[in-house]
Amino acid sequence: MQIKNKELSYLFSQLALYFEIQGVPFKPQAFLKVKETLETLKEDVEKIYQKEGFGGLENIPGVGKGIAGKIEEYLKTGEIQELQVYRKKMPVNIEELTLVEGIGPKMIKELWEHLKIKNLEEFERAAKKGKIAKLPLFGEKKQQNILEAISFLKKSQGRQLLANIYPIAKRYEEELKESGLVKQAVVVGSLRRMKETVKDIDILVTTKEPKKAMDFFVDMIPHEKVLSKGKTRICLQSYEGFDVGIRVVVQEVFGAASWYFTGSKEHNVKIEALAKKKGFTLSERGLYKGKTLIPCATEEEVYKALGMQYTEPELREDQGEVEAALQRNLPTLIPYDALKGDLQVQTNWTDGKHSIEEMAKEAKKQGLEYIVITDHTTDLSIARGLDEKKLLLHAKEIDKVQKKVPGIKILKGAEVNIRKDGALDIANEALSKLDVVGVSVHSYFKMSKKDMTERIVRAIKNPHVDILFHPTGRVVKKRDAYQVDIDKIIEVAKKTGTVLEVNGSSRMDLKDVYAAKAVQAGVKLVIDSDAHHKDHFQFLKYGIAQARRGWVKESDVINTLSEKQLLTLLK
DNA sequence: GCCGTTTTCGGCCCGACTGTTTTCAGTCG
Repeated sequence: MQIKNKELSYLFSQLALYFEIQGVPFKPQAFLKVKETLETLKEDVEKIYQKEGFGGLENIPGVGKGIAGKIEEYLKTGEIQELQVYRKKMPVNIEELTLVEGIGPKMIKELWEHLKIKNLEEFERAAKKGKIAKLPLFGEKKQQNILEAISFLKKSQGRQLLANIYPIAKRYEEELKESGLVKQAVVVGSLRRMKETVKDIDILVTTKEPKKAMDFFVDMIPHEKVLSKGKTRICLQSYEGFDVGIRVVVQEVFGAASWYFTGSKEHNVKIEALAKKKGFTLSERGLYKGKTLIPCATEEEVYKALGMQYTEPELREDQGEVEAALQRNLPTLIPYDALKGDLQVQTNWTDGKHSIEEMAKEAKKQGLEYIVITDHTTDLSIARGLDEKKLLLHAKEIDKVQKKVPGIKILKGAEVNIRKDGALDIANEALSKLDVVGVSVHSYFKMSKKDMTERIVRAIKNPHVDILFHPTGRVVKKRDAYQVDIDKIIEVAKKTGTVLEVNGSSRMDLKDVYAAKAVQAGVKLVIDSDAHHKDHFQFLKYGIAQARRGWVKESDVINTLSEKQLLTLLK
């Protein structure tokens, strides 16, 4: 892991914020750009500096003399003096405060100067006392919105997005297996259930050499400190700020233990009661009949012993899965390799990072058979959205790229903006020329439930519209869904043959329970990545996970079909 | 602060929404 890259990108994001607070133009963007570059940079900056010196640093895109100097300073001294000065002058947890929707640098400055507010807790306390409303830039309504935003934020505080932590956890799991020191290793907990946010990484292993395996584990994980240490369990606080633990059990109870630590608590309570009824006791210590241990090396054996179907981790939420498993009535969930295409992909024609060609090549490399390029449309001016004329050019470019990149079908689409009144920002004639039309809401989030529902209904009734993208507008850990009557949307989607999206990026929209509702009503889904970058195709996995948590089967999802079948199915 | 080039400095994604003002600043996408 490139710790220096990560730390530097954090320091530059802080510098950006301090400059923004002072109202310095353009410098913040420069720092933010470097922050992003460092986050995705494959090489270690320290190695670049050792090998190529100062000039090597300057060759990194977005790095000039100024920033190269700061990187050098950090590598030599472990800090950036300029940032230290700012931190001393204004010791405020800016990142935390900017997470509050509607709060930016200027307001954070006011909070510090008038009330010496340093963090979220002090902010909330002041807002509750009504002190915020009296400040310049603020008012009664703002204060109310702030309280709501903080309460939303607290709900997911301390939890990480699955996409941020899953690859790390899987790597640890792999490295443990490859070490030769453990027989089995599996990540358990909400991570295994693929919940959209997770708190920590918990790995369960069997081994003949517990001490060696645990020492290896401690060496492997870059950590701040050891939180607890016993003979069969160690918990570390990782460098990234979450807990990582390992737990050693014997082979005979591995099935029961991995079941137990995978949870959810609600699922476990129900299963334990069921086991008791059948004369067993089941816990992390194993499955027992009386005092006799019934060896279960796998979870399959545990479920089997209880006379029920094996239940996939994604289903273990006590949402009816126990009853269904007893009746051998569980659905066959959509497999993780079932998707043949990605139906939402942005490029540098609008707010994506890469060209159509680069995205197509990467999708092909990922094994996809087709992608739909869905750049934004005109109303989304921040993304330089396409109008009818540019859409034509866009289509021509796709034809051109198609010739250069054989072996993957590149379809023409758009993410069309739904206006306040439900009208679309692209004329029907232009829409009729596209292979796939998706629509979505990007403005006026705070409408009444009735108005928002009518708005979306009008949009999906348009005969050219195939997909409703991110139907509820939520962004995990960032923003709650807007007010909308999801049952009504599902009903109209069913009537009009509109497909609903399960978005695999941090939107995770539809969420699991709504995906379940849609499928029950006979509405088809699409699972896509909403890729804005080559690396984002991996988000498909998290979209599938969300769908699996919603009991979704392969036949419910249209991009499990071939391109030809897909196109005949769409409007 | 970086980039690109016109090698010395101008341009950098920018319009809409919200809540505050009472004509606009701050934030967001």
